[in-house]
Amino acid sequence: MHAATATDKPSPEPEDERLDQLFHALADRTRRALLTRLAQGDAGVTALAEPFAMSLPAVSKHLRVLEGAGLVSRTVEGRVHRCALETERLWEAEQWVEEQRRFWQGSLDSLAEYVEAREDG
Amino acid sequence: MHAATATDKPSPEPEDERLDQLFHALADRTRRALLTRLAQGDAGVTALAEPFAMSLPAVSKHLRVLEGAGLVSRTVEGRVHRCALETERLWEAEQWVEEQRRFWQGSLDSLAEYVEAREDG
DNA sequence: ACATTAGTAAACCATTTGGTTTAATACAGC
DNA sequence: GCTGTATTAAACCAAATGGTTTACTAATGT
Repeated sequence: MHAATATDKPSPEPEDERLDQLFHALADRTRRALLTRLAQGDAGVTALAEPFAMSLPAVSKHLRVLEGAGLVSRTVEGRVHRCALETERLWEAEQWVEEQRRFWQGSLDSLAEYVEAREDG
Repeated sequence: MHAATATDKPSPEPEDERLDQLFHALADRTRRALLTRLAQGDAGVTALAEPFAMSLPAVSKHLRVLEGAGLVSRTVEGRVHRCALETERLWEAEQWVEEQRRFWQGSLDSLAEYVEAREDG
């Protein structure tokens, strides 16, 4: 029974991986705050860490998570690592959510149509 | 010591808390798949668990996470827990991302204006 | 009444997370 | 070449995560 279908899960689905990373990166207030801060302009790690009540290495780690998710890029200029917001990926998150919403809405519409049709006939 | 003032925890910022939960809930492919499945219609826990290669309690836990994030609601009908998608919260995620994007874009525009102004004067 | 079905609760486990502190590395300024 | 500054690396830790299994509760069907 249940002959190995495509959903048996042979492929790690790189899109899933990316979304996992993306949403995980966004699921921390410190990281979100870092993004908000970066939206006001590029900055080095120390400058970014300044407003937070936590050690520099901690912020450094958060930045690496954001980098891993593709939300932040880094350019080493001398001894300062200039971090910059990378919006492409933020778009991806938005797209996923919007897609879901549309899908959901679509289902509702279909249901409405279905109900309407039944009520008609 | 350290008299426990109300401001000891500056402000738990309930919005941050909600966003933490929300994005965390979305940061797992199983949970995202559950949402996608629910977008096609309400379902009980067992039905929802069926396509996944994991135990029922595991899926049950995932559903509780989604519920905690406000993305899924549950109505107990006899012995089946009918789960339903809750879109309000999905909206919240989308709003946050969009706001960020706008902010970022706004900063870019401001920078452009600033540069322009300086070049003018 | 009894077995079945739907689902949770509880105990457990490995891994990841988010933080720490204490080095280590690399560049800049004197 | 030294000193200080910017940042990562490494080792460590407590708590959370994602999963398991093995009960347990509660509704359904016969």
